[in-house]
Amino acid sequence: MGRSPCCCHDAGVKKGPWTEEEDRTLVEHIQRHGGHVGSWRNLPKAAGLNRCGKSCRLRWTNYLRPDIKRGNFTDDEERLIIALHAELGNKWSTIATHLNGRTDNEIKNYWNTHIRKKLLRMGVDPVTHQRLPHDDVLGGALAAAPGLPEALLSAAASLGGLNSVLMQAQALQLLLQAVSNGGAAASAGLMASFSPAADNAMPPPMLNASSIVPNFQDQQMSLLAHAANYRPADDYLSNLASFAEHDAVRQPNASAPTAAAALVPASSFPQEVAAAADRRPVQGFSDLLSEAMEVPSMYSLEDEHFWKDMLAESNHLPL
DNA sequence: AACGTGAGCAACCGCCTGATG
DNA sequence: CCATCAGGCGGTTGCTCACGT
Repeated sequence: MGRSPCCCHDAGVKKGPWTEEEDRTLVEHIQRHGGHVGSWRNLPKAAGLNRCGKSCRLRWTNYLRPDIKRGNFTDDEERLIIALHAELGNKWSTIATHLNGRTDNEIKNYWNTHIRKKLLRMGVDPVTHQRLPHDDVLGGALAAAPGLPEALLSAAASLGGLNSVLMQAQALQLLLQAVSNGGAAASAGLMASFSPAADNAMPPPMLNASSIVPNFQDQQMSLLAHAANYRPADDYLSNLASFAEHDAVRQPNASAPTAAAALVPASSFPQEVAAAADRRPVQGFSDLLSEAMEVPSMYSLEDEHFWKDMLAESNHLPL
């Protein structure tokens, strides 16, 4: 015969948020016993609490323990969590042993609400810590971009044939431009959401592309000027998949820091580009993308500096 | 002012492992 | 050795609050 059943399944045991009085009762009880709990199962009865022992243990270890460190995580702590997670995975309790005063629950929550999203925005799989598959990079970036039309997300997904993150990002940028009222001139509304200043409605640019590739901004402007030749047909979105299939260009070695890095705020569109979009005739999607193919491969996860740079850069990102 | 939405986080759920009888 | 359970752990839920419309 084993032990008697746990109290957690007893009827009438209180659940939900702890009151101040319950907290005080638990703390005083543990302090009376010199900080030693003994059996969590017997604790509620001994302390006069109508709680499950498990619930008491959780409340103590995650909230009431005197050595718990409250407040925001520091940059050093964040870096340490990322590094430890890369090595240990979701071993939150093990990770917590490396951060003084932080609980596994707190670290887990911080990971899920902050770090995970930040890595996704950077095109890094938070599970494997590897670069996301190309299709997923946009997905990851866009997952953190609520409010985009479903059709646009589908359109982005259909660009999977473009085998470069940068190309996809460029293409998406142009799609946004094109979808929005049929020309770059009127694209400010959608594209503005890519601006870091737009109330965080969209993910901000991640790595500073301009610092990685000389004249990156010039290349962007050149591309946008080229894009100005394009005006979407009415059935643009519905035909997009076949467009992408027809125009798929493989660049197996092409890579980029992130999708978001290639995005340029609408506010930086030259007015002449916008005006040109309203004048020039429609051209094929392949023409639209041809110049994107010429943007050089810039950055690689295989590059030994990737993580160093990424972590350094992450410190400057808003959450 | 009222309502909707999303982020953050405390707490619960359920599984796993080692301990116990 | 086996059955059973307590404690520990990771995943998930749901509440609260802040913010936008």
